[in-house]
Amino acid sequence: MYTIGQVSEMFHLPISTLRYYDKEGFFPQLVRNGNIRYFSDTELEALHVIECLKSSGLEIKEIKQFFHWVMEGPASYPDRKQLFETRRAAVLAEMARLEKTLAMLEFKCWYYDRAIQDGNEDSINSMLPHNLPKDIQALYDKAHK
Amino acid sequence: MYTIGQVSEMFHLPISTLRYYDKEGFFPQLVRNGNIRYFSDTELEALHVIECLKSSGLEIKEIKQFFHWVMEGPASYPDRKQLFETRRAAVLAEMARLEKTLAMLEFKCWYYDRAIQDGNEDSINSMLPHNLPKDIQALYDKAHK
DNA sequence: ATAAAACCTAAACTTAACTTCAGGTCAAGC
DNA sequence: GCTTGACCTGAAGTTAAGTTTAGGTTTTAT
Repeated sequence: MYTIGQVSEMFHLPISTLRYYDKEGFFPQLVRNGNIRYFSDTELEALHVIECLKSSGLEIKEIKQFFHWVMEGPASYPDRKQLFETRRAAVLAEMARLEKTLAMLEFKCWYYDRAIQDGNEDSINSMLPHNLPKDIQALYDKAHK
Repeated sequence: MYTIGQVSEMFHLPISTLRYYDKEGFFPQLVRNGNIRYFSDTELEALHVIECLKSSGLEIKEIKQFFHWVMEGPASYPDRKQLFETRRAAVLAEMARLEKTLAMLEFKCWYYDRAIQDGNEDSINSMLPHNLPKDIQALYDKAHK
């Protein structure tokens, strides 16, 4: 059993956040002595799941739904599995998006490396296939011609 | 030259967002006829950079700094390069974080797959090295013994 | 000529996920 | 016996990144 201050240190989360999660109903099993909260394995495991789902981009109100399902017992296993499948797909999509962003950032690093060497951007731009923005314009023009 | 409505369609961004970016000073070169905005290559390229930096997790006010540097000319090339390097590192870190999240999500998919087959979680939990939350507790306990 | 469509501004509003505040209880150490 | 530290509550405040509203002008189509 751990107090809120101990859990706060363990998870590097502010105490106020833990209280907020509690108020949102994320620790349905939480035990109190007087009105002091005591966190057990169940709550620590819940925190892992919260962190995981949050990190997958899920909103808090939908995480709430998960804990609602947990309270419903085995009947909700398929719903819970579906949720994790959906989050898995979302994370894969986000990673694909970040790959593209990374490519652009690396291009920009290279670009400014050259610009620093040359003292200007003109020599780079003239040797570049200068149609990066034109791609998108071409698509637009085509659709509206 | 494109109107705000055309750019909105091209980038799938609401018109209100484009006006907001303009108000924030992201289109220092933007030309107006009367008070109607006309977007040229310069602004489309700026939008690409905004999208890229935003997608890298940068806040709008720091993107503003970038455009400030652009207006300062070649003297700020090193600053700009540094910004892109920093964003690159941030994106790599975020991707590493998502890898971990993905692993957890895949574990949970497997877990509920088994739970659905078994009709309960008990048989899974008993065969599991049930020390996932204990890892973190052990660290805490060690530091505070 | 008139109505609809596309543009404009300034200012108020929205939303999520917390965080801060004001005020209070309670056990432990000096 | 008192003060410090760790806990509590409910309510109000914060922040970012837009979005919506209200009211107005200009251009385009019928």
